Amino acid sequence: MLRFAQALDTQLRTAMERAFPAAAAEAIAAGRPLDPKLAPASKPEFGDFQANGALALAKPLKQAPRQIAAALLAELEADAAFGALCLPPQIAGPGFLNLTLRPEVLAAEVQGRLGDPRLGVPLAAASGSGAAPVIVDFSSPNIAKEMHVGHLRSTIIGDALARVLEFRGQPVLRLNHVGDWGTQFGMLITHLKQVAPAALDTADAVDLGDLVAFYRQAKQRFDADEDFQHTARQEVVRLQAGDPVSLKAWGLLCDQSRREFEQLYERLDIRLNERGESFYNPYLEAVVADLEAAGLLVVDAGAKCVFLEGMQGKDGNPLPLIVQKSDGGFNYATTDLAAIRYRFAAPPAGDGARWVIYVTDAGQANHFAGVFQVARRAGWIPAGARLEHVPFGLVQGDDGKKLKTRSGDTVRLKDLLDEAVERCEADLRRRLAEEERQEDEEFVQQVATTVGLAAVKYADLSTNRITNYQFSFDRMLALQGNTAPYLLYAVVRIAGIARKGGDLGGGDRAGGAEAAGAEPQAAFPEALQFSEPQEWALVRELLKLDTVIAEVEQELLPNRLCSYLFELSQVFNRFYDQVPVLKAEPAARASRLALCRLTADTLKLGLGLLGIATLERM
RNA sequence: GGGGCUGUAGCUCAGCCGGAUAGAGCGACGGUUUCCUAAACCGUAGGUCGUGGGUUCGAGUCCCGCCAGCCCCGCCA
Repeated sequence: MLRFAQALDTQLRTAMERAFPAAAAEAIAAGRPLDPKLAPASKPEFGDFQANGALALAKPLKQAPRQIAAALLAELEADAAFGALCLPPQIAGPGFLNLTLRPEVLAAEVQGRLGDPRLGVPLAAASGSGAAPVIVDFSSPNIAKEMHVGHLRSTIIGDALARVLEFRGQPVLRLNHVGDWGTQFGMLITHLKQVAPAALDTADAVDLGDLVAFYRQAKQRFDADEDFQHTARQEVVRLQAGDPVSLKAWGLLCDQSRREFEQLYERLDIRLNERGESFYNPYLEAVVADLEAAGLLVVDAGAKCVFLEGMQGKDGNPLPLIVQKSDGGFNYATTDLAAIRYRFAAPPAGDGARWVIYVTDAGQANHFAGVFQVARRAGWIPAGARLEHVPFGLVQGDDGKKLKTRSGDTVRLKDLLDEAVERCEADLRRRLAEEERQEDEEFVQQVATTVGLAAVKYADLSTNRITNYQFSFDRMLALQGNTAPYLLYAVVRIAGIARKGGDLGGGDRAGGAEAAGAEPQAAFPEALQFSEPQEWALVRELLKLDTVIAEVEQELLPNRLCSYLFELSQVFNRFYDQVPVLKAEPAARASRLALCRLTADTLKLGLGLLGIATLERM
């Protein structure tokens, strides 16, 4: 639909210039050319697009909006290119111009997508391996802690955004900025020296669960005991200065956590390059030196700070960003600054990125605003580069508060995934028993795992990321409504048609786009023919894919893709319910099979971009 | 005190560049199965878009005030 929208926009602009040359010239001179305000039709009965520009022109032109719309309409009807694309437009309401694409144009577009592994989605302008990379910084758990539900959103949203950008052909660098440096390590190492020294020089001397417990104890001591606090801070300074004993202990702790993280990433099918805070340690001094040279640094109460413009702390004092603590240690702001500096720096001294995206919780909005401001003032952000924080809200329990276990602990990510899969398995077994279906154990496990993980991911991705979202197994695993099982079921229904003899053209393309070398065309007629309203509704929904992907990329909102896939599934289920495919007359059957094929491909592609796998049967 | 986010149906949430009568899903109520997986489909009821102003031909959407909730604000990340 993007192509059509662009063509129509151009045609409408031309029509406006022809109909109202004086006003158009004046508008161009003023730097604000007349805008036809082309938008998708707000309701299906209005056609495919609507142009709202006539209403805005009424006042300057001192004419009735419908009269203006009529003048535009006359110009459009004189335009052969427009006539080839659209049926005669309608003037409606106060002065809307409703545009409907010609059926044969829509059918040809569907035809084209059947042979297109990208399903009509173009590559981005800045695509290809030569282009400067886009960095997506996401997940970022802390070493010596387990991943919990708080990491879920960053991990899943970041992965989905990375997948969309990659599909558009952008070179993406997925970075896991793990918390492997800083005060927490001072605390932990200091505590371990006293209670479990073996953990500091022998691999796997204690298991991760114990480590987490030690971490908790260390944190308690740090908060309560001033002497401990002091010792821990000294330990951090030693580590950051490269003390070999500290470094070895640190390395062992990291390895242990890393193995745990990797299991979860594998389970969630997430690819990520670890580049933790420690990576930037060698650049911290240079950050401070740069800031000093730029004249931004101020020493306040012994700490080196940059005072932020337009932000103030309590009591109305200017708000500082501390880059070097009074004890000489660096903190997370320094590390984040070093990361930005490195990421935008030209290779080989840096990543040479043109766009850096941080997927972290909304609570860090102030922090990033401050860090970004300092980075800009330091001159580290090249002209035209994008640097943005992609915030998301909290995961809450049914009570509207931060999600906790019954005993009040944070929910471990592993436990959460296990429970989702277990619930799916129980539900599936109950269903099999009810329907007296016989399936082997492998089938049950495969379906339960796929549906369970899909449900968790989809529930998270399907709400607008900025709002807090209420976590509920019951809702996400519900088989009806805007849930993963509903979408997966639509794919399964199409697979069922194929099993029962419907030729969907070539092998299964599901795995995605790569496998599409196989020539699918054979099964489908030269010109697709549709007659039923359910068919046209499906055609129109299918053709929206490119528009939706462009929107997700622009707004960085995966929920837009979820809404689309849900609507597509609804439209398909209506079609499936009301229009026979296999039992249709040969001509209609072939065209309907083509719709089924494109629907399956679209759903699989879209779900794939969300990091969700599909099934043939469930 | 300063800043950020949120407030839309009983519940959970969408709502794009300001456009026509504010949309889904769940739940409630009522229907549909000799037919491609009913994990589906169809229908009914349900709204002062927190609130008061403003801008506009037109405001859930933009601006200002207020109310409520959550989050952040000097050496944790």
